[in-house]
Amino acid sequence: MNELKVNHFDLKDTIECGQTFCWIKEGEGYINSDVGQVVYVEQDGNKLRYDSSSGKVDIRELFRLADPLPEIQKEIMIDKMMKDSISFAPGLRIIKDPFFPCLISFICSIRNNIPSIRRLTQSLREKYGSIYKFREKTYYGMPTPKQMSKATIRELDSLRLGWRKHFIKHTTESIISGEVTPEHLKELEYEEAHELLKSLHGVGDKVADCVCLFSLGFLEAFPIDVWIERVIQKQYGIFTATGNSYTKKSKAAREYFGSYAGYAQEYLYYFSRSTF
DNA sequence: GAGCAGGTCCGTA
DNA sequence: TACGGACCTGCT
Repeated sequence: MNELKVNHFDLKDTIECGQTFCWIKEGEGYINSDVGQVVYVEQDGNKLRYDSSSGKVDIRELFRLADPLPEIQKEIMIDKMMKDSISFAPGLRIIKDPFFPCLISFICSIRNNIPSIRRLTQSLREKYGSIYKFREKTYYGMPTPKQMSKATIRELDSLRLGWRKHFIKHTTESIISGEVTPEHLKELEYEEAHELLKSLHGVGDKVADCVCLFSLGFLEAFPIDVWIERVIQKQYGIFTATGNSYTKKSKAAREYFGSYAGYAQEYLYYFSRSTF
């Protein structure tokens, strides 16, 4: 296995804080089969050991190891709640997941619980994705848009996607048509990328923000789900003082925490879900 | 069996 | 621009 020395990084917190459905626990480490091959990573202190099924893998990119974490934390640590949240998981970094798998998995997450989301994404992998052999075992990757486009509504229904089947079908068609591409999105400003993502059927404010943050690298994105909503209602009345719409609250969060609001969101999210 | 879970869409005002 | 109801499915 390859080795990589790391600082200010905790693999477990980064993967298990709830920001990714691409990494799955296996043995001492985690597997990701959604990056065009299979990648395995485990952590031993300040060392990451990793391996992959075929090509080279850029571990530094996947876990955003170049992000200046101490500086980021210093910048967002502007109140006690945030200080406690960072202390809870100081090695948590924002993930960088591949675009389409990230998009599809967060559509699966709409009004759904984590075990169900994992089940749905795994069903999609096994039914439509690429097959890989790695260490004598078989793995399935999340389908590409082209692979996903072969799915019929009837088939998706049999996977128990419920009404999300229409979202996945329509969104896949839009991606295939080239209306929305990750390359283009990355060239845009955050607000523009967020708006463009919302043009996809089934992608609203929250899912668009998750894709912006966890795949496209817009670190100012501040996804607001029910958990974060509870936190900002209870701890940060300031966010709702100017209005109750998603847009206003998320904008208030960016103004309050700054350009690393996404990191603030994830620390708050993980801390509040694990504690309360 | 009613209620809810990591939202979004659509109709209405 | 904002609000409220409906919505698959699985679990409690």
